[in-house]
Amino acid sequence: MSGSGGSGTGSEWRETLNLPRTSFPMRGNLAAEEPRRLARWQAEDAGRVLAARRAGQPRYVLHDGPPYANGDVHMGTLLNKVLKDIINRREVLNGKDVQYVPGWDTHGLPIEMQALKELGVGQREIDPLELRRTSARTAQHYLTEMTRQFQRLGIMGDWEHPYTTLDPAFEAAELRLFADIVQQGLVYKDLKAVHWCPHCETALAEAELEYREKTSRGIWVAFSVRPEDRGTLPEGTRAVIWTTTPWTLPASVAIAYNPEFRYQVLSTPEGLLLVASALAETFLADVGLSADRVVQEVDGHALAGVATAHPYLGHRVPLVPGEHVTADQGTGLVHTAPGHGIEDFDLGRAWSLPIVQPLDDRGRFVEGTPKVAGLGYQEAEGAILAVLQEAGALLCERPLAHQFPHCWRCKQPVIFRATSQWFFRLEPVRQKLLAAIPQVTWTPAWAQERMRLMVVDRRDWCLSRQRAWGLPIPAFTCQDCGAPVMTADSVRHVAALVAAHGSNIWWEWDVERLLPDPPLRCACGGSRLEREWNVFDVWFDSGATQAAVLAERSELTWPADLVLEGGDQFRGWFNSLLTEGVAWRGQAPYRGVLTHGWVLDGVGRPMHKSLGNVVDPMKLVDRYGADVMRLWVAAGDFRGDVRVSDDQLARVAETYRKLRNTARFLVGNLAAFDPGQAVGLSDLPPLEQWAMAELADSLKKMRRAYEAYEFHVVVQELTRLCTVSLSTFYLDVAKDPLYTLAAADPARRAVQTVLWHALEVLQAVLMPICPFTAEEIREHRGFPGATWDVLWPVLPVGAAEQPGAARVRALFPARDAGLLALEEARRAGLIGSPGGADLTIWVPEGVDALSVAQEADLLQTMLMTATVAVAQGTGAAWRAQATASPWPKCPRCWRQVPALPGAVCPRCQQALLEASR
RNA sequence: GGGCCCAUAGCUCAGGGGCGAGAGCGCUCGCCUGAUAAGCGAGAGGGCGGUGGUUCGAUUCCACCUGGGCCCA
Repeated sequence: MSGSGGSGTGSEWRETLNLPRTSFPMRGNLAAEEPRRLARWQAEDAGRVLAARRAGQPRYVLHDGPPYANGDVHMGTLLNKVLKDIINRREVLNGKDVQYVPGWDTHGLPIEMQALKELGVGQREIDPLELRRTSARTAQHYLTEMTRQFQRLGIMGDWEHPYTTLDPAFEAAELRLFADIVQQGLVYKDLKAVHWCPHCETALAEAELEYREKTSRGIWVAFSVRPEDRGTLPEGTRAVIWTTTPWTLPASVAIAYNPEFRYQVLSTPEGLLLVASALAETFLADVGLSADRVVQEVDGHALAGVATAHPYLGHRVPLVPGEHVTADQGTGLVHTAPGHGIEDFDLGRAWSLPIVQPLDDRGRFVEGTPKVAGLGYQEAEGAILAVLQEAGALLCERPLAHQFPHCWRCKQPVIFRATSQWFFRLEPVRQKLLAAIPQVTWTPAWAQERMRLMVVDRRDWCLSRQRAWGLPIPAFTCQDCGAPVMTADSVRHVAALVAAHGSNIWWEWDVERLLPDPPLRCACGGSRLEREWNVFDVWFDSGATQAAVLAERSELTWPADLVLEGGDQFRGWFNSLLTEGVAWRGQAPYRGVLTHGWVLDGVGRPMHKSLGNVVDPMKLVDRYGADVMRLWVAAGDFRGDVRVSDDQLARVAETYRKLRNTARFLVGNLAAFDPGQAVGLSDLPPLEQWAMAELADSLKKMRRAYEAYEFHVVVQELTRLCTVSLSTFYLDVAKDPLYTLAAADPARRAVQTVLWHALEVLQAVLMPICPFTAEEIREHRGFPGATWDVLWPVLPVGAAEQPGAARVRALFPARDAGLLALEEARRAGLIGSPGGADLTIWVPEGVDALSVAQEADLLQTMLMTATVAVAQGTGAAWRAQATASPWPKCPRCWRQVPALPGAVCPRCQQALLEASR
């Protein structure tokens, strides 16, 4: 930074000026400087210092939603954590005792898969305990990585003591919460059709599904109506079903029809076929048949009691009414396998149909399944089609591309499978959930309705997963009758053991040591119990944070003031927190919910590895600095989706530089200023009163924007203040008095008073968004004090209402006309800078020229010209003309004023005189 | 396919039933050289996604559509 000294022209008067002095560098060099500042904060233990200073103040708790500890920070995480930090720091400005405990989701499939990948083995080839240890290490590894990355972003929080779902204390608290829920009778075990991933060998929650394009075999199959169960249908009629999952046919036990539809018996080359009337035409076209006539048309209700025979297994397959049968596609007759579909399962329940479920965990047909035993469900399709063909039941096969659920981890298509699972019964708490929702402040407001809809149609929650990496559901099975055995007390007993020894004991210990005393007994009287091997859905872990973190930690509060996550969490964390919080304590564990959208690429696409458009936030931090990235976060309207692109970041970096340079100019011109030298509001000249009014107005807008979480409005307003009000106008005008007047001249002190308040505003408003830069400003001002311990600035009372402000505002039309005239003269080569121009301004008709003429000096200051003359003009517009000023230029202040050539102007003489005293 | 959300200049955003639709940045041209990898001035860029409707009048209200996003099926 040295060596720039000799570049000036070496004017002898330069030394007598009060030019800005500052060590504040123009360029931030953020990539190098921010880590240094960070290290200092850590060394000074800034967080603790701040907490100590705020002790006793109202507390503010933003409850951190746990990110998954299975990778590096991505743009979405950056957006989320920076928004949280901006809110926390804003509360610091409000004087609150802000407590932020970051957390991690450490259990679950993604981490387990990562661990398996690291070990290079499959799930079946490894001891669960070893897998658990590796998973824990994996989680710990990413947790450490992510902590470093979050800290680099300047996120403040208790990074020494984050919460993690694998912490035994957390696990124990979660189990105690679970015990309370068990005690309320909300937990049951039942057979249920669930999404099942045969590859990962586990049940999947809805949140773990991805809908992707898949090509399936669509087949039309004719089921012969049994003569003895044909109702009014003609002899020999066959009911036609359409399905895209031929492998479910071995489990077919019914055909659903819609009683509201009408159905036709068509006479075709394939014989008499029964389909819905509305779909008959498309059906014939699809399978390439023609019908010579409609033999019969019946009301859907008339199909009651009709039954068919399974095309190759031969068993009775009755027709049952189902409202879910639609007329969009197919035949209006839906083959039903309760073991393999959620709606099918429900229908099966309603009609007491058998639940046939011939697939094992890996998706293979079990021994004894006719024709397909031992085959994987996909490879079995060929065999099934062949058998159908042979039986003459296969009318047509045609591939169909459609959206189909896939496992979020292995990306394989999932199947539906009836399995025995643990459930959280929603019905008893649904009304309480719905009542709790309006008690929460939702931002944006539509979020409330979205949450309500989510709760209204939510089904019972499948809590169990057949995996190793998770918190065990501490249930036992009776060895005598096979019934599940679990009581609130038995859960609490395990909770106590887990608190002391960690959840690995579920795998390590003999079952006897896990059982409570007095011993647990099955309802059948049996006392021989074995443990089960289910772990909790990770969403249950995350919903337990309110109990295991908010309620357990003394520095936090239950409910939290705010939770803030992406919109995907309506079904995720917002939901699990609400459900468990309401079940546990009858109310929502948060007072407010704020949501943000997704980070998309420059053209609005989500970031996908396959698209190659994923950007690494930490690389951007290395390039632009954390404060620029934080400014990017703040500058976007996060209520919708936000985009990132190089162009955008270049714009943001530009904005950052403007803010930084404005701060630098202010700091430099306040080098020797003490607030004690400030000039009182009413003693300020008009321009300074105007500037104070601008500050007050701007500050009010920014405060409101902060309160509404509209940070992009804060950034816009702050930028507008710095560019439009300050840099372009006021600061430019202020240079003359700042540089050329005597240091203690009241007019100069008046300017500094404004600059001082402006800097207070800039520094404070910037702090939540760009904390590194705000801190840098403090350092270069030479301020002592605890890091971050800044409060929202307070301007002198009445700053917005001083009379000078209106006087200045009234002159802006004249200024605009003057600027145009100056530009014209400049283009004509008459002048260079405005200081070399004499300006005449003509006042429009209807405006009193005399009163404007009285402001000629003020106008001259505002336009920085040599002189301003005011005259009455004609027409409705302000007009002006600039000419080259004949006055000599003062060698010190460069103003062209009446003075002896070659000598400094009288004002400068006065300033020099005062300086020499 | 369903629910919810978004759509204003190249970028990020204001605005609001009617003065020729605004700001910052970027861009073009020019000035300054005592904020200098800075500062100042002036320009050129939008019929406010589309189509209907309500209204004397809509970018602003309503409906539908299109495109995009999230969540579900």
